[in-house]
Order: sequence, then structure tokens, then C-alpha cells
Amino acid sequence: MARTHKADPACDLIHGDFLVESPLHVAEASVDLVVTSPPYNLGVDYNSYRDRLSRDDYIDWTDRWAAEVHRALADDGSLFLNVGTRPSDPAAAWDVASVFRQHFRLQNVIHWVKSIFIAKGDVGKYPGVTRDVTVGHYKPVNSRRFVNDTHEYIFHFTKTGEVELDRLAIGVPYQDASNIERWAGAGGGVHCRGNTWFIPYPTIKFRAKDRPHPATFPVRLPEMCMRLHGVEKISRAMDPFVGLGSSALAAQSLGIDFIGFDIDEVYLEYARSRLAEPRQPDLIDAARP
Amino acid sequence: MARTHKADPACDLIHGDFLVESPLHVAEASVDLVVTSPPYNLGVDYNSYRDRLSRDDYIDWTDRWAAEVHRALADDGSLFLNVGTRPSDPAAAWDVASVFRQHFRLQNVIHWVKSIFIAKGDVGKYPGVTRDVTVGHYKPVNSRRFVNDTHEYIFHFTKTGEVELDRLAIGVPYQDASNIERWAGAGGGVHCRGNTWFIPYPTIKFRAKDRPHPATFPVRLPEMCMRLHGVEKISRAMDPFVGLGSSALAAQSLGIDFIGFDIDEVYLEYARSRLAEPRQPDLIDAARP
DNA sequence: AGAGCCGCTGAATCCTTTT
DNA sequence: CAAAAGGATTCAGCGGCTC
Repeated sequence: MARTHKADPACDLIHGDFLVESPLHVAEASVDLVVTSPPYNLGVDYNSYRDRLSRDDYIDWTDRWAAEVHRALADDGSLFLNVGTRPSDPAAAWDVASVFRQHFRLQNVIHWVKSIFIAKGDVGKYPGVTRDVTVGHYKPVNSRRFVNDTHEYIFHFTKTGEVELDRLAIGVPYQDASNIERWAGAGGGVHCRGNTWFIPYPTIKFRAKDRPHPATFPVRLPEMCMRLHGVEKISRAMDPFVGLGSSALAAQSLGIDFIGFDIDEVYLEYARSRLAEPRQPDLIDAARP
Repeated sequence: MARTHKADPACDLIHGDFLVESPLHVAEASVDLVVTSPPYNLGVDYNSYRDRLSRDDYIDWTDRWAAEVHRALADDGSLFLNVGTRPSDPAAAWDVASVFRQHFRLQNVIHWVKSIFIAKGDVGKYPGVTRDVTVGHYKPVNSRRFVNDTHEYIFHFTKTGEVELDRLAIGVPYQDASNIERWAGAGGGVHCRGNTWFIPYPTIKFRAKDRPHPATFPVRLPEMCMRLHGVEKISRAMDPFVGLGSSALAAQSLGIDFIGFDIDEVYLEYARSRLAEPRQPDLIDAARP
């Protein structure tokens, strides 16, 4: 079990528009970590690249909430922005990132790999992979010109570009036995995970009527982001778009105070019910001292 | 062994600047596939390239060779552009891609994963991973603020954005046991690989008079790009920056005519020596009929 | 009784046709 | 010719059944 930060962290879930409510509830530079996955679609069809007005509206709206996050974030805080992609618009995530680059420094780009094929013959001398295998959930796409998308971005933005991270908090074990002894003293037998994170997509299969939100990220994703920034450095975490509450659950599991917003009361109710459930075991797979 | 295209494909390796030589050697729209890894302008110690152009000069130079590739490429051709990242400028690859978006349509973005950690507990019900394992070579980076980089981009550009691909040519086996036999007939027992490709980093150690080539990609990378586009549709492939000749080797192994350029004769000589070696077995791991 | 076979369902989807 | 709607498609997951 990972060490948690506080015994009984606070969790405020506020019903309303982040752009309206955040200025009322969040003091300047009072949040140490933001992790979120913004809505792709605001009810306007911004996906059509010829619909300049709608697309511009989306970019403008992105710019405004980016500015509000900047106001709320501490000078040494971190923003982890999860953005997925549609095969038919592979650059959309980077268009969003471009807006944030006007407010923040892009310090790291992490690649969330939801599914990948590992050939046994490619593994080399390390045992552990015994046959060709696809790890993770594969979601087919009907297209002759697009390959399937099994990837999402996690952009790590900071104000200075120089925020120190706790890389070993989500470290992975050394592979080579000789390195384990040589370097074990330094970091507890683990080294930096790198920027490709294999996190299986949750395979929970709701029936359509039970699924209040089309997509969310697994709890482990915000958990890993928080630990990478450094749990003990986070007095309060924030998510402007709570959705089903994965980021709130992550904060709860790590003992971090949390404030979140969502415009949809149904989502918030669902998030509250998840928070009230018995705490799940920490599934983070990093080796720990 | 994969089927090859032609028995004895031609291979022209031309010593000189692509921007100067290509107009002399390559007719308009006469190349069906381009795969290359341009100098990154990262301050890497290449032999002859001035690899420390100013940012504006680098963008301008990129724009010019992008235009020349556009001239050479067939209307239904594919350009696969491999670009890595430097930790201190995580968006550099996309800045290069932005230049190409002014000439081409970005049809797919493929993520070349050089190393990734797979936890046994994350694999689910499919056997094949028996313990926590890092697949691929881990290259440490000494930094407090940057996680280490185990990823490179492969941008797939086309003129129309509607080039049909041969997704199953680099397909991977079905995962679910109950589905393997059921749908095996449709595509030879494989489905689309998706956009995250695990290819271990090559262990080439090239030294020539203390002037090593700092970067190359494994032969399998251009091989997979060529097969994804469709080997039988490629009359001639091209690489503006041959370097150590991996793309030429890929073309040779698949029986595809090839033309390549490099400003450095030492690199070309090394590429020629690799081409003259006994042909290596095809390491592509796709299942085949 | 566990492995194998089969039907059914769904997906921040894509494609084609119709206004 | 841009936008909307219905059709097509693929493969993992699950449950029920057989042998």
C-alpha cells in the first residue's frame, strides 16, 4: 500500500461551470496539481475543420479555461492534461496543447498506451514475455486509411518548465540483475518509468442506460500523475471537469485534498457514489521501498 | 519469409544535397513511398550537416525539402516522417510536422515505442506476460524535471488524406481465443496493429574516424511503413537522408526500387557495405497466411 | 468440469448517401 | 457543397451451452 498524505482528505465537488465557479472557490495559486480530461464536444460540432466559427469557439473556450487554471495553479504546480485523438483528426490534441503553450511551459509529454503488441522475439534476453501478445484492450476502427488508435496524450504543463518531479515514485524495477545491486541504494531498486505509460483501459462493461458518461480515464492515470509530481508536495489537487470522478478518487486514495467541478449534476452524483464506496486497493504497479 | 516485390531491385545512393540532387534525378510524382528521419537540429554531432541552424533557418530548410518531397511523391503515395524528441523541447517534433501540414495532409500518427514497462497484473486473462518486465532498451536520462524519452513519432503524410492502406500486411494476431477461429478467415488471422508500434531500438555501433552517426532507425521501421502502404503499390521508394541506409535495406529486403541521398560520403559507404552483406532474415513479426 | 464453440452487444467510430 | 442521418464494420468481452 502506498503511503497516503493525509488521513482524511477533503473533497469538494462543485456543481457548475468551471469558468464561473472556480474564481469564487479557488484562491490564486492555491492549487498544486491539476489533472483533467477536457470535453471534446461542447454541443457544437467543432470537429468539422471547415466550421471555422465553431472550431474557433472551442479554441477560445480552451484559452479561457487554460487562463483560469493558470490563475489557480501554484508557481511550482503541475498541470497534467489528458487529451485523446480521433483517427480522422490526428492533430486535434496538439491543437489543444498549442493553446496551453501560450499560458504554460510544456515540460513533458507522456504517451498513454492503451494497447500494444509485444512480439516474444523482440524482448531479448529478459524472460517475462513467453509468447506474442497484445497487452491491453484493442478497439477496432472501420477504416481503410486510418490505423486504430490505441494512444492518448498526457501533456505535462508547468509555469516555469523547471518543476522538479519525483520520478522514482512511479519507478519501475531494474531489469538487469547487475544494475539492481549497483544502483539499488540510490532509488530503492527502481528507475524512471519514462514517457510511455502502459495503462490498460478499464474494461468495465456498463449497459448503455447505466453509463452516464461516454469516457473516462482509469483512476491509475491521475494517481500516477500525482505521484510523479510528488504526493507530499500537493496540498490540494483540482479537476475542472470531474466527469465520473476518477481524479477525485485518485486524490482520495493518496490522501490529497481535492476540489472539482462539473456542469452535469448526474456525473457528480455518480462520482460521489464512487467516492463513498469502500476504498479500492492501490493498483499502482511500481515497486516501492 | 515475406513475399518480395521484385527479384533484383535497383538501389541508387546519390552523394549530395537532396535539395540540389533530387530535382536532377527524380521526375515529378515518380516516387510512391518516402520514409526518412531528417536531421533533428538538436545540436547532435552529425558529420556534415550544420545541425545547429537557428530555429527559423531550420523551419525554412524543412519547408524547402518538404516541398521537394511533395514534387517527387505520387498523388497516391505516402510519406512516413520519423521525428524524435528532445526532452527540453517536447514539441519540436510537432513543429516539424506543422511545416509538413502546409504541404500534405496528416493521415495517421504512429507512435514508435522503443521501451515500455508491462506489469504482469495489467495483462488480464491472456497469458504471455509472466512477470513485470520492461521490454526494449532503457536509456537513462539524468534529470529531475524530465522523464526519460522512450518514444518517437512517425507521421504519415499523404497528398489527399485518403490513401488506402494495407493494414493487415503488418497485422497482429487476434487476442481473444474464442474469436481466433471465428474471424480468422477474413484476414488471415490478424487484425490491424494500431498506431503504437513496439520496435526495440537498434544496437548499431557505428564508428568511423570518430565521426559516428548519432541516430538511425531499425530496418524494421521503414519495412513496416512500406508494408503498411502496400508493397505491391510501390514502384520506387525514396529517402532524402539515407544516413546508415536502413530505409535502403528495407527496400532491398522487400524487393523495392530505391533512390536515396546523403551529403556525407562516409555514411553512404557504410550504407553500401550493409547492402552488400548477406540479406538478413525478415524480422517482421506479423503473422502471415 | 474445464475447454471449446457460438450468439449477442457495443464503441469520445467511419463511411456513404441524402438533403 | 456543407451538414445530418442511417448503414457498415470490426473484434473484445461475456454468458450460455455442449462435450
